[in-house]
Amino acid sequence: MSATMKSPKPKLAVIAQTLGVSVATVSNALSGKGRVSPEVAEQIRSTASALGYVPSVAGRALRTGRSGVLGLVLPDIANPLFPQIAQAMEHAAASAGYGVLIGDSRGDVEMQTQAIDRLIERGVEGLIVIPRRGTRILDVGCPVAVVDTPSTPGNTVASDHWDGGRQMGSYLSSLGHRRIVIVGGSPLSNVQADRVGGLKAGFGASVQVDLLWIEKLEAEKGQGCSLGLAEQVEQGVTAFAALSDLTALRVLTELQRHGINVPDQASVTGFDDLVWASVVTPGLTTMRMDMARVAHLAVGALVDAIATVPRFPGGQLGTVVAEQERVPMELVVRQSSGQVQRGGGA
Amino acid sequence: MSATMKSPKPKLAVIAQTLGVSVATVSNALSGKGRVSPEVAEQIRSTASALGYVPSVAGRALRTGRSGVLGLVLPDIANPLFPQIAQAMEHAAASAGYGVLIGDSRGDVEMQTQAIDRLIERGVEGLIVIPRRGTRILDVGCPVAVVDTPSTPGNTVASDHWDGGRQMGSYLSSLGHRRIVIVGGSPLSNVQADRVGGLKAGFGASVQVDLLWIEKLEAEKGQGCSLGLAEQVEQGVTAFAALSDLTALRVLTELQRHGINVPDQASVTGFDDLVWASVVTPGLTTMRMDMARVAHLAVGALVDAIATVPRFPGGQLGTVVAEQERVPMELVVRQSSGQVQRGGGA
DNA sequence: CTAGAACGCTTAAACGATTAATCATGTCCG
DNA sequence: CGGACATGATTAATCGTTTAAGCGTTCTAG
Repeated sequence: MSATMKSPKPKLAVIAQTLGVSVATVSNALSGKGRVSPEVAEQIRSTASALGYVPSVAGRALRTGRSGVLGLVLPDIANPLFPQIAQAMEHAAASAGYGVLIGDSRGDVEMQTQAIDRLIERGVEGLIVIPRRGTRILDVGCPVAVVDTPSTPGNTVASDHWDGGRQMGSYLSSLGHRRIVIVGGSPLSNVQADRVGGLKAGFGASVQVDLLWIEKLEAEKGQGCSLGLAEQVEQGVTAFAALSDLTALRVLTELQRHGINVPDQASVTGFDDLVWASVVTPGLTTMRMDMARVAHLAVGALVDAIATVPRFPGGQLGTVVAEQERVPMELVVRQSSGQVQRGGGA
Repeated sequence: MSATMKSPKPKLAVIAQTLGVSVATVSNALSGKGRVSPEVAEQIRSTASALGYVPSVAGRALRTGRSGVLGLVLPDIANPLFPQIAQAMEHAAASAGYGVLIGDSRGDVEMQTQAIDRLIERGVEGLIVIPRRGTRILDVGCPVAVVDTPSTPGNTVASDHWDGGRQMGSYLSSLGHRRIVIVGGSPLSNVQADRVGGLKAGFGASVQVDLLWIEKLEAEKGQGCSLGLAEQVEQGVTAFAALSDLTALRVLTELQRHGINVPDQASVTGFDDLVWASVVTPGLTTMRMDMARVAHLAVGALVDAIATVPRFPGGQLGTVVAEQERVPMELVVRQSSGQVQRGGGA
């Protein structure tokens, strides 16, 4: 105990002095780079850990020009999807030896630029950007991984929202549903647009499909207005495919509120498998993303780009490409969806 | 255009050379610390911005020993509350000139320690910790702000969960409810325990109150089991006070599923005002936290501590104290709560 | 037998900013 | 007129790490 408290912050020099070698040797031994005899290397390693040596990030960063930090910028941190993303990214980055600095653009395009600038100033080596609707990331001086949806130009890696939609569509179709309403927030979102496309493809030709955009409806009838779903059911609609779990929740509760039994009278499905999908009654059938994989690919692509970029000082800095661009989604069937019931049709 | 592209990465030396002064003067001028004539200072500042000078974080960090980064560690990033917290903290930190590095402990106590270590190694100057249930943060070598609930020992600042409970309790009581069930996840959570205490105090003596802990019930009857709320209503319960919005959602949907009208037959309330609280039907009455203020206080306390700590090299490093420990919560009344109806009692 | 390679380690120069100490000018006042 | 002083700028050391270059010594091969 008393032995360990004499040196407050062990640096390379302390280890070097303790063993009577030079700091360069210590550095080489710990990084395994230069030429150091196995015995000395072992000694250095053991005394380093004995002294509780922790390399100074600042010193290293200054010398190597590498901060070991990635930036994660999100359109809106308040997005319920964010926890999943952040957790997965942090984990993937940590595995690759990187830290994650967060940047919040609060849904504002201008603030997104500011947030990116702040991160750059902090010396991030790469950026993971979940772009604000339709935003295009220009060259910012460091590699950027864009995570949106495969159809977005410049996208690096993302869940395959289109195919997720297709899976959900064919699932609903296979349950016998022939009149389905797709409920979404805004058609401007690339992700939602892709999901719609996939859903329609999955439904097949025999399904009559309508679209309901909440943002548009609320613009007319006011925030939090009724979506008029009960009437839809009366008119023969048997399933509602929401484009997000948040929307699905709204649909589900509005239907229940009107005494419509889910799934007996109408099926409801969502996207994303957010936390509450499993706690509501009935449990929500939804599409789950493999965020861990998306994060792994995004971080991997970024790290690769970081490693190769220094070779081309004036080289093309921009959005990087991953080995795999689209990650499959997985259908999670719970109780909110079921076979279409007899006599439900018009 | 052509003039700005000759110097790839402007450092102090470049500015110094351009104006024929020393780097020290440039540094002094930009930081406003040393003695520099107003004219020269102005020149320096203008050419600095003209050249697009950005101070090297690494260089500064190495010299000053200050990284300008705070660490945010959470018990579980997947917690739906996280977006609010992260957003508020990032904003508060950015205002104070700090960046925020995230650390996820994935609900595991051991990983919490690892996450903290990683952040320390990255040179964070201070930590904001939302502790895992009952975890005690030992001295970690830098100031720590603990955000949990005022009753937690070592807590720095937090929403006043007890008083939030009290407000909600007296609100429900004022609506005429006399038989109320409190529904929570686990009594081990300090936050939930405080909310329970406050609720009971707010109800007053005339209310008959029961507690329902979901974790305990699920341990017996299995994950996602029914909470048996419909029977409670039959037996005369007129209100359910959930200890979080997630739980409230579960309660609300289970009641609706059983054909119970909310709020006519039973009122449901939650805590936290999460995103979905406003989109469900009926809209959820809940208590909103002032996360921006909590974050502001936490970051402020941390920054103060960072500024004063160097004075006491061996001084007391531990959880810091804020100027205000408890931040009031605000009652948000929506449609899920209402006057108790006649004939609802036993 | 000796030129050169291989080895193991040390020297020393960066990286970019901060800051104490120092130095060169004037200015002011006795 | 000369010494003290304030002012404005410079010099040089320093933070901790990495890494190219250098330098003896030993080993190998022609």
